[in-house]
Amino acid sequence: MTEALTSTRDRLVLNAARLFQQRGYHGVGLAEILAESGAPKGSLYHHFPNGKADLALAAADWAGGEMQRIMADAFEHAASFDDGATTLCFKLAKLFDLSGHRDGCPVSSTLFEGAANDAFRDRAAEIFAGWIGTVTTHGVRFGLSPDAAEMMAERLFMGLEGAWVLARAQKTAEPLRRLPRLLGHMPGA
Amino acid sequence: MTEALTSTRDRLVLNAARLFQQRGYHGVGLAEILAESGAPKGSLYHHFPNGKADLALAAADWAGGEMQRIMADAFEHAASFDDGATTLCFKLAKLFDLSGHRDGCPVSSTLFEGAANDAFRDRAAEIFAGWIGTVTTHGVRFGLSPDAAEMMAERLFMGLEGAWVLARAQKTAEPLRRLPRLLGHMPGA
DNA sequence: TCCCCTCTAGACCATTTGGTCTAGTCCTGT
DNA sequence: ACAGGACTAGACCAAATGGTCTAGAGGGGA
Repeated sequence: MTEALTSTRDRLVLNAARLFQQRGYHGVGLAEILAESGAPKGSLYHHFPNGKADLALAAADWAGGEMQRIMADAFEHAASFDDGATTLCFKLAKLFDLSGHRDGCPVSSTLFEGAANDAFRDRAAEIFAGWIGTVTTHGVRFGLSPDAAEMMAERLFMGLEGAWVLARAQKTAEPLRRLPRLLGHMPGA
Repeated sequence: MTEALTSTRDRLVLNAARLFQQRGYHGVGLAEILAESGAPKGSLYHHFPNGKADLALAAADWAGGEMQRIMADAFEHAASFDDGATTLCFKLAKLFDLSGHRDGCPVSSTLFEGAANDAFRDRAAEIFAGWIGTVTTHGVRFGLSPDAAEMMAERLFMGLEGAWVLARAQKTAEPLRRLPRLLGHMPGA
């Protein structure tokens, strides 16, 4: 599919991230990732000596970074914390619509299946901490105390992950759109 | 493992529910479920003609019912909606501790991996609706308007699912214990 | 006793899984 | 020109996957 505009490594990471997000770590075989990336096995094991596990970590890192950028962007241009949170929810709802109402949280989809795989969960915790940290920073910027900002950030994170779960089950982004109101971030309407 | 105190069918459902909850639908092979249940393949395909998919639906149904009972129980003996919500979060935190900080939401772990499997997601939506409906009913019982009760129930659901995700990543039940305060269900402390 | 139906038992199968390995291409520095 | 590393290419492999099929155990009713 995706052709040589990007490096082989990047294509592998990108496609892996997308597929894992849709169907989970064990739900996608290397064969499919390789085919979509137009890469042979040799390339995979050259760039990722530990194979699928390495690739999943890289994919989660990449997707986690993208998400963090989306979060930062939503709050960057906001007039208040409530405004930023609302914008973020609506942005993610839009993305969920564009994905055909299929994709889950890229990190939990990718990293929550490896049996007793501590490395995966540790990495997930790191990525989540990055997200929550970003939102916390903006909370402080908007005048919240560090503690209050962290609480608000964590609450928003939990709400988003939960709304995402419900959205996948119901095949509609409405739960994500309802979230700002449920959390009191949308006084009006 | 689990021996003949229960019927073969029940043992299959129970073990499947447990294993899927830990490692997801694709993360567990039939061989393991069969071994843990002490049952041969023939029995599986006798009780579940469509094999793994049927078993997963039955497992999700069973686990969903258990969860609904836990929810009903938490609110049944509560003095207020806030009290019920707090009790529920603490109960689930306790269960998460007992699981060795491994298990995710039984329904999303089991039913969110089947490629474009609409049947799985529809079933998940039904089970989630049951949970939210149960909490909504209790909200009304505590004097909330039907609309307000449903909002509170949905908000609690999202919070729980999200807290569960964070709890898995951090390998601690603390996010679940923090949730009542984050949602304003715990005025004191 | 004999039949029938439910359920157990597990051998067997094609396919797919993640992973290894050898060969070869291509580009870069000297 | 040529040496050497980075990368591509895909044949190959053992193990595991979900699923099918035949055989038979066990028990209740006629």
